[in-house]
Amino acid sequence: MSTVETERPLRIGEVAELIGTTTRTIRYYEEIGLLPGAMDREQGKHRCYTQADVERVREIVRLRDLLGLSLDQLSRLLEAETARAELRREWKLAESGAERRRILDEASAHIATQLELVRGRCHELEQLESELVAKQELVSQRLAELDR
Amino acid sequence: MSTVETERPLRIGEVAELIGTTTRTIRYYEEIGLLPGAMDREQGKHRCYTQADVERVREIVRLRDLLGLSLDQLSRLLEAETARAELRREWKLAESGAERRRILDEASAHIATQLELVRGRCHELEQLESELVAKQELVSQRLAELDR
DNA sequence: CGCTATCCTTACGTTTACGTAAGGTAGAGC
DNA sequence: GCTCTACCTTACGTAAACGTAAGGATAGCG
Repeated sequence: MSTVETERPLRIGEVAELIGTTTRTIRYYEEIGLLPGAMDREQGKHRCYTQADVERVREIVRLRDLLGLSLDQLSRLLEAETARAELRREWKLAESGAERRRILDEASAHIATQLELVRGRCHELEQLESELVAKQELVSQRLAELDR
Repeated sequence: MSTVETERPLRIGEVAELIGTTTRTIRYYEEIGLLPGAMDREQGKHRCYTQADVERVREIVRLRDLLGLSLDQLSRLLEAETARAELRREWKLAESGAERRRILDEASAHIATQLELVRGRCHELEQLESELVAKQELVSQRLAELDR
């Protein structure tokens, strides 16, 4: 689906442009283990990325901006996801139902962790929002009183 | 209301303890203008804080943790609020209704700015949440399929 | 095969948001 | 008045998250 370009490998500059970040940032994330080391790239050769890789980076940047985590914490949060990406390939090879169940259970747990974090943040923000609304109403009320 | 202690002035260490931060942080925030310079303190004398000051710091820390802003951006966001705190004192002296209206209008605009920011963040997080829920459901579905 | 743009690695530089240490002072209690 | 603790200022240190510059290799194109 999507484009006609059936998965043309992207270079790091294109990825950076697409996401709205810099090549340095992407290399840095690879350096600290946030991004898998483009697997089996030989020393000196160009990194190349798939569309899935781009999504991965996009997701990282998003989480970085939305949650207040350090890249280190983020790294730990996504560790499971990194493993999950690898499990995706195991998935098709997994013959036993038990294996498949385990993989799904892990994925589920991982998503649950993220959800908990996101919901916590969300509630805090909603709390803040309602407080601001209350303030706003108070001011409006004062303004109304001036008009009487 | 609240405590019997009718507004005992607090020292910086107590404030830090109350809020769960450090004295260094508080001094730093004062240094960069996030906190008003405890007004008219003479060189070398101890800083002392009112309950209102504590709330101010608490609010700053909260915004710092919740929104993804630099202290510099935060400073600009709260500039209006800093002015507003001063206007509170002007408030009781403001005789003309026009003056009062202006003050209230400014307060309202400032709160609106904050609200916009908070709501934006909130929506982004809700978006992320719903995406995670969708993922979660997909996994659950797969698990259910295994049971058939 | 050569050209050029983009990429590679290495490594030092920079900003933000504090931590920490040194040497001296204020102020509450006795 | 003295003491002891928490505070003061000054200033250097630091971890995180990249920025930036140098010197050289790669890969797509003609």
